[in-house]
Amino acid sequence: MTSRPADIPSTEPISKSRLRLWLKLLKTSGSIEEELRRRMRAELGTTLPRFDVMSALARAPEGLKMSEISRRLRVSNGNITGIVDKLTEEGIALRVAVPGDRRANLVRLTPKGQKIFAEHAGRHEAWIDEILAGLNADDVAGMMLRLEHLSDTLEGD
Amino acid sequence: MTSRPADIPSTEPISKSRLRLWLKLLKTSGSIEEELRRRMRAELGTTLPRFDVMSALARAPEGLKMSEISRRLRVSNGNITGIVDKLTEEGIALRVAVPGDRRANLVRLTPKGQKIFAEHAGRHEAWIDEILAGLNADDVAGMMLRLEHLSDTLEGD
DNA sequence: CTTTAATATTTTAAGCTTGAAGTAAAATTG
DNA sequence: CAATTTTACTTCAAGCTTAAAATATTAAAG
Repeated sequence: MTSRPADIPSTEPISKSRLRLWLKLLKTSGSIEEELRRRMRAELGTTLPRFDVMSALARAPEGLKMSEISRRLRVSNGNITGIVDKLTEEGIALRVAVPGDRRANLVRLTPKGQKIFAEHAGRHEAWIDEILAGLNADDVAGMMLRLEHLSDTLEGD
Repeated sequence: MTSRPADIPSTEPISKSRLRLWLKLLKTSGSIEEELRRRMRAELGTTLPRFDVMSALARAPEGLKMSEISRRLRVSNGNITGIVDKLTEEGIALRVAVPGDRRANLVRLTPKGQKIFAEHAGRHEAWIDEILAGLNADDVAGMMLRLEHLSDTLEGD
């Protein structure tokens, strides 16, 4: 594994290589995300953050506390408040009181929300399959191994 | 390259593998970005978008048109207007008229902006080096190859 | 108990982001 | 050369995002 584009000197310091890797990672990830965001809006009339919240709720039929949603999605608390407010107004989610703790709420998908999410999730998976169609099973496995290694080196991830 | 975590069946359809890969890519990239954003704010009192614009300008001493900045950074036109407004107010960037085309402006870093960017860029590279310290030269090269392959399969990127 | 600390969430202010609509200037067409 | 289209940019409305401050409640300490 010593091949490299002709314009990158082998004597490049490792810090430059790491920087180059990060910029590539950011660009690649951003391209895919941009395409997903575009389709979410155009074809489903929703946004990635909403989809992410619904996705988290769909995996927890018993409901999730607000703080648990923000922890899982790695976004701030206040952020989730606004998104759940909207989903609630639309009858997609609802807040259920937690017996014995009047501070907290459990957020759940309504039946309507479950139905909508199932549709959206199917479309989402099909889009990813389409966008990543150029990667075969070996490509996917190889990339996944690299990412797991990288992710392991990011402490506390 | 057939190893895989024990909880993922080898019979998983490729679409599921691709979805899993995307989620991993998104999470990894997001973790790094989050850490960078945090340090930008805490240690430099700036933001990633501002840094990105300054970075684009730093590479083009002769200046860039607004539309060229937004094209390179893959963000909307209106977005760049606001960021360049701020940089201009702060004396970091300036708009220069384009002779013969009164619609367009060339945006440049001021000497002050160049100085600030040089400092920020040094810190930024050091942070990446630190965050990715767990990857040696071979890791970086291998990951880069995978990313280039992936990026090649995303048409028009 | 009652003061203090921790937890759960919401509100707020500031800034980023987009897509669409608006303005102005330049290029093209007939 | 007048009408139309394209290009460059800004403004706008709506929504996402964060960190910090504010509320409310529960738990812990003395």
